[in-house]
Amino acid sequence: MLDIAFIRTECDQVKNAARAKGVDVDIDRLLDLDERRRKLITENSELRARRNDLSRAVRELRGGDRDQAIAESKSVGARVTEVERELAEVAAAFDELMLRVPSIPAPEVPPGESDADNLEIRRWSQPRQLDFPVRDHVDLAQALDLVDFSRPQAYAGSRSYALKGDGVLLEQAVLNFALNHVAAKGFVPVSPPVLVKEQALVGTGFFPLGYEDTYRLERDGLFLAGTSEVGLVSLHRDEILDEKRLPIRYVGISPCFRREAGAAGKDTKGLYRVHAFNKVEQVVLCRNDEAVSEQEHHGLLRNAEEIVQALGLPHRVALACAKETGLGQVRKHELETWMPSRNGYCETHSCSTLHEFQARRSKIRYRDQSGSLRFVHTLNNTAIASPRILIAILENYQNADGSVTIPGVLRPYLGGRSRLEPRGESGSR
RNA sequence: GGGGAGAUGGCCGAGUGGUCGAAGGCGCUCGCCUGCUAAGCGAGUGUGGGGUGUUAAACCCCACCGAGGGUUCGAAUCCCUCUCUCUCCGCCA
Repeated sequence: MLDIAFIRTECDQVKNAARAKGVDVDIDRLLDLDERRRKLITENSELRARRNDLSRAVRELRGGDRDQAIAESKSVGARVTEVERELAEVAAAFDELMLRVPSIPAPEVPPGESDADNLEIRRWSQPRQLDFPVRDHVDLAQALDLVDFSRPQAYAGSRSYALKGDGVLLEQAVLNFALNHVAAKGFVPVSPPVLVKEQALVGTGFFPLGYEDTYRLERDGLFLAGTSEVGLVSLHRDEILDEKRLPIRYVGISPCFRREAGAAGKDTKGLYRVHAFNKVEQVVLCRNDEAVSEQEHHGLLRNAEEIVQALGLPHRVALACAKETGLGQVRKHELETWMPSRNGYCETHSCSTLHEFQARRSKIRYRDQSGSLRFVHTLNNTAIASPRILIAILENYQNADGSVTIPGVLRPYLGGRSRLEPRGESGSR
């Protein structure tokens, strides 16, 4: 959410942002509603002031004067009711529209229509040249007995899977490794609620646009969050923080749930696009200072790169173009990891700066040195998301004999073993 | 799931129809006092919105005592609904 005063004075900037991001929002209508809204508020205040005066008079007057004051107050009261009903309508439309106004992209964000227009920033390492037929992660996982797809899909639907055996150990290993890596930098680990109220999803900017992509538990009026970011940011909703506490840096770990409503038929095979997964997520709340949040952004990005590099996975970092930059995002970098079977770099991490967007919606503020209240800036980035990252690990580390080498940093989590061996072959484990 | 209690400012806590944005205390800020600290004294200390001004400040008004609705000339105070918290019983992990 943006400041309505900003939208008023910089409406061209806002319109441009909406156009560049492909967001459908009628700014002129919003401004019109804003004007009507303020008019009604003013009228309402004046009427109430009058009524307050009359009430005071009623107390002091006697006889006919008193009756007259009561009569007038009654009619003013009736008018108040009328104005308030109208105001409620206008305000509801105004509020609804406000939730759809995008953040202004940072100046460096390139224009563009699709991820093909994202700007590659850097690459790390080279994909291995494999001198044997490349197997995809589904084959590898099945040969190594790490995943069962068919049975879970029968009783849990499409995009379901069950990790088993070393698959579970491998997942726990990457999650643990990433969690420890970020926690070691002072990020406070949090395992937040993933079953949340609508307000948490509105507050973090996922609603209203992401409604269709979110699981809803109708009986209980709750939703399953698609990321722990929802719970982490909401931890401070309605709070006035002490500036000395900033920046607040969290590393969350939680299951994540996504309906993938708009992705029917896309990436249906394997572990790439699933309805439920686990993610270690970094979230930062910092001072309302663009330079500070930019710095935090790059810190988050660096952490993610360190993790992927420690895992030895070739990857690149790209700056998302305007169209790929979400409603609330000011800038977004994607970290894309090499996946041999897809013959490309695929998104495994997403690093976002949101400035005040979430803080305004969630009312997270702090008092600055001059004593005035400011909204914090928020940022987030993946640390690791599984099982998607397992694709990259299995495929990049596969060997000609069907075994998979375990990245060095994960070995301590897997009993010191260096390889995952196909079942039944070369017995060591 | 059933019963009971409660929700007031940063915190504690008064307040049952008007003079209450709200007593008192604690905390915090500033000043005085003090060789330092403590104590003491004095002043200040919520948020949101609208308007005037014009962007620095200042001023005026409106709203907010869990949320929403109702009664009333007027509600923190009365009525209804909801939410949340605590607690006892049951159930489960």
